[in-house]
Amino acid sequence: VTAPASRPTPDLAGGRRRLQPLSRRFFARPTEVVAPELLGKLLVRSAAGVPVHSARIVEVEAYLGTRDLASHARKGPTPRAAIMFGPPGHLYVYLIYGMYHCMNFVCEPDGQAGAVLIRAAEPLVGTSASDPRALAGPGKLCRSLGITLADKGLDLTSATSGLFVATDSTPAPPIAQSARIGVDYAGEWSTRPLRFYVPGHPSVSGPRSLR
DNA sequence: CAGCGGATGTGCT
DNA sequence: GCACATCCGCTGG
Repeated sequence: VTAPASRPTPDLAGGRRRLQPLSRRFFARPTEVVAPELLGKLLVRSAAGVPVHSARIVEVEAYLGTRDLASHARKGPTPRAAIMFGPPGHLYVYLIYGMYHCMNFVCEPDGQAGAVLIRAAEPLVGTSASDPRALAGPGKLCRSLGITLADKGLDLTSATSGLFVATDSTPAPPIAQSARIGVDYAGEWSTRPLRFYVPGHPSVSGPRSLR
């Protein structure tokens, strides 16, 4: 529940190095390339400049832009989705079913739409770090980390803007693919293998058959 | 375990 | 009106 304060300058991975955010260039690439590379990365949530949660990403989905019938960008830069058309490395948040939030990392060069939905993470430090299922699902993830529409647009490449992504020394995890979850309405786009996850990991969401 | 239905607000047709 | 990149609690095997 509370962050450890026993060591002078602990990072949230349990190591000694200070975590550094991924660069904007990392996000400025094709969304389907960025998505699988996010698996195993650390998600660091801070409030008032102080890190309070960290988690390891174990499940993501790529949403490719205007041609992708499952993407919010398919209607063009509407007020809701305009962020997806802007510079990479920012956070796209939307409200789903009136009560949950989902968070995405904007990818592709400025002017081109694309984003990666973060679906699940393994809790490391912070609230509910003892429950491996606490962050298993995009709505639960945002609820546990306190991500809301107020965080829409924040800069993921800044260590002080509330949320960032970092690499640690953990080896790259195995990767599996499947169709994206909950996009049956999207025609042939509903079957494209744009969901990436760490197979067998206890924090992955969805039905058993897709873990 | 699977399969439903309710909660609840925004963005479209 | 209705669909929606969801979750939880309830039901029945």
